[in-house]
Amino acid sequence: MAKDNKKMVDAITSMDEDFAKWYTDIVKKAELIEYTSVKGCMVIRPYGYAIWENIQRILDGMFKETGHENVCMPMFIPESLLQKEKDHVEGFAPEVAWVTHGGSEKLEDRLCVRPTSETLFCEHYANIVHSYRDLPKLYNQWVSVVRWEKTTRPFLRSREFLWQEGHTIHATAEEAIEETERMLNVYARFCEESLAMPVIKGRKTDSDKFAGAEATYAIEALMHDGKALQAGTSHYFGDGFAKAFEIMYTDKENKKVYPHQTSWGVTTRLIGAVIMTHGDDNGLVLPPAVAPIQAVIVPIQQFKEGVLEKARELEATLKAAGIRVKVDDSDNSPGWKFAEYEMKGVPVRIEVGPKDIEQNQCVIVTRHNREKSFVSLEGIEAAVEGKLREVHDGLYKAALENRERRTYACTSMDEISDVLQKNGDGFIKAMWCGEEECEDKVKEATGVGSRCIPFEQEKLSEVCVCCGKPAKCMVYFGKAY
RNA sequence: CGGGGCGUAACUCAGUUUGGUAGAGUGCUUGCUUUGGGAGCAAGAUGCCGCAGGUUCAAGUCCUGUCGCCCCGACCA
Repeated sequence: MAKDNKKMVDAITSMDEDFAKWYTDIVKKAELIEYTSVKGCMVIRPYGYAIWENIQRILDGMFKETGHENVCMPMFIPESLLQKEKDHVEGFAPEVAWVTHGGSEKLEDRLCVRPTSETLFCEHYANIVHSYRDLPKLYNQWVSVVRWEKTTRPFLRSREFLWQEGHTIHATAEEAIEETERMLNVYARFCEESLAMPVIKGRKTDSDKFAGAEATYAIEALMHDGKALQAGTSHYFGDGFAKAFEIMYTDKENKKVYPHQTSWGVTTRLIGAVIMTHGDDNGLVLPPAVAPIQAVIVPIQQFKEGVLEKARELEATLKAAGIRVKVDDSDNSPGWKFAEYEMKGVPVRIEVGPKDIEQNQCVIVTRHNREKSFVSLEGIEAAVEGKLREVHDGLYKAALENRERRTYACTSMDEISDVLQKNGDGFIKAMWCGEEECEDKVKEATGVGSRCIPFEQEKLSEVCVCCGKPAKCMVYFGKAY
């Protein structure tokens, strides 16, 4: 056993030794991605894409439940259109890719490959919104976008990435603000219920706002190594974009007024979040709700009569109960299969061998804690469902514990530095006066930047951690991915 | 974009200092034996040495450029 354990550790770099290398080992060895010859553009392989499809399916259902419709905008934005909102173009221009030629013809107005689609939605809304009766429009699209990033990492920062972007337009500011909050809550609920990942909901500081937004809200998660990851954002635009793009409607009093807008998105980065929240030294650990395979059946001595048949029978039973299940009947050894599916993060493994069949039972092993139990084949569906819940709950609990353990309340700059020095990275809770200067100073002196102003406020002290002037709010600081 | 490391078989890498027939382990294929934690033996297949130029009788090895990957910063979802 000890020897075999060592072998598996050899296959992946230990996360304590080198977290970054551990991460890239996982994405390659669990067959989530493959690099291509274009920097920052990766092949999302079937196993990785299946995770995304599950994320899409669940989220899309939540969007539809909250009244949203899917649309699809073009991939290209003419430069003149991108220019219309000043802050927006300033924020995105440095990282857009340009199409300058069509065939051999040079384009008069070059085209930007969308880095985000606010401008396209605005152009469209200007065309279709005329009356208060046309509002609201609750649109979403599932597409890929391109941002010419300088340094890239699979899922966490790639030049092309998959996402969904919701773009809504409302008659009143109140309605739009409500929408912004609603979708942030949808994201938080999804992360907790489907990804088993606790998140902090809050507002971004002004320096961290989306280009062109009046307010940006985000959910922040803490990864296993103590670094923060923004897992989703929701923006309130006010009527700024409407003014820039001349979107107006006639209200009930027959007055021409500007509507109010929002946008919100999550990306394939969520897959990176799942890897870094739940993974361990044996590989990926997937939350059952999004795992492409929820239970893998490994037949033992499968050449013996009745073993494969029993495995298939079990597969059919579980499939009928709606569980995503696979029998591995390849001629690899059982030990190989155990290690393989642990690497791939399959939440539940079921072993069936001659000894089990004699006793009408099987062995179930849960991935997150590798606990083994003997379970009767009678009513196996309920048992497996129970184990999947157990994995989900276990993952959520461990992730929450990790976050709590790595969250520190600090009341002075020195304390922040000391805590980070002593315990490594994590969330720092500290009071803030609201001045950008102090935000910058904290980052410069301690290395942690502001992550968000959480909705759940605490009063750690009366004064700003940096300048000592009266504090306005508590901020989460942290190193970010 | 700055600093550092690296591109040789599917993977991990040796060979580059000192130019001279392309290597190892793992994996892959076939057969037999195995099967409750990455099995054993035997036989076999696999290379634009990242790409483009240059130097040379001769380049994986030297020179120039370029593309990509990893790490640390700055920026971002």
